[in-house]
Amino acid sequence: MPEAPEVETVRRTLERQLKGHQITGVSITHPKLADNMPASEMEEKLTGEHLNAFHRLGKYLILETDHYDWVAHMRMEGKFLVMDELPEDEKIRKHTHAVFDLDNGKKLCYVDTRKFGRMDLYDKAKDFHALPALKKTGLDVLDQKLTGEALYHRIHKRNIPIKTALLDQSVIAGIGNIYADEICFAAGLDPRSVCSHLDVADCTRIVQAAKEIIEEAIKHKGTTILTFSSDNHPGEFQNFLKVHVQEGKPCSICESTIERIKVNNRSTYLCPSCQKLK
DNA sequence: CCTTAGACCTGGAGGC
DNA sequence: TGCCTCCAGGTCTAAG
Repeated sequence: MPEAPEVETVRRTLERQLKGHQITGVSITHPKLADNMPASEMEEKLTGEHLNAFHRLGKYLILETDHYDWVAHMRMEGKFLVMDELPEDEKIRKHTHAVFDLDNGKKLCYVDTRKFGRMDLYDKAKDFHALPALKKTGLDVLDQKLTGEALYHRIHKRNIPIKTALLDQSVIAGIGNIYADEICFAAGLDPRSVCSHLDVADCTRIVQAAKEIIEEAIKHKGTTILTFSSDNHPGEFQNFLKVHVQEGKPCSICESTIERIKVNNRSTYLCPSCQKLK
């Protein structure tokens, strides 16, 4: 589910709800959730920690506590919910895999239907890119150091589709299947265009489109197609999608019918006339 | 270097 | 209702 705009929306929500609060108790009930240590060790280490700062790098959420960098990836379905009481709804309760008691009596619940999400706990690092879970993570899509030149440098020798490169978190961090389609459309490029055929101008258009689209999506609190929500509020950017999940609808620019294809086995939407294959 | 299939998981939607 | 297949905002691995 969450790409950069959704993770950023969650980050802002949690910062507002939790900043400065102390974790007074932890219960992790899905052992695999704790990725880099036994769940019991993560429970012990997080107990007593204060939630001091809330960061995001790509699709990773990084909660900075007194002694640790607590890294979470929600993958497809993970959600953080701040609740007064444990979830009453049986469906939510069933998929609640961790509960963090807070000093104000509230509970931070991690809910994840598909159990894909993971959490890592590390001693504090000066640079988040140095954390093992984030070692392979490239520049965040909103990082000022990400320029057209920088993207060109990273991909110009590669013979993979541009959409595949955009989904590669070591190339740019934070773009997923929804925004990759929207970025290719905005840049006027067929998502199957081969990276080595693109020039600096193409890369500059891609980076510019990426930053604009991601920032706009953040303003609309992310995109909800199936299940994304932050604090039980869905996003609204699905109302502004130009190609993703728009199969059969007319292109907003040329009225051609939006098509759905597969790129690297993932559903991909494009306007066959506005987006040129290079 | 690149592609593909399969794993990891669960549930919703649609066909019959 | 039920059963079956396909699909899903992600990422990792093995194999060719």
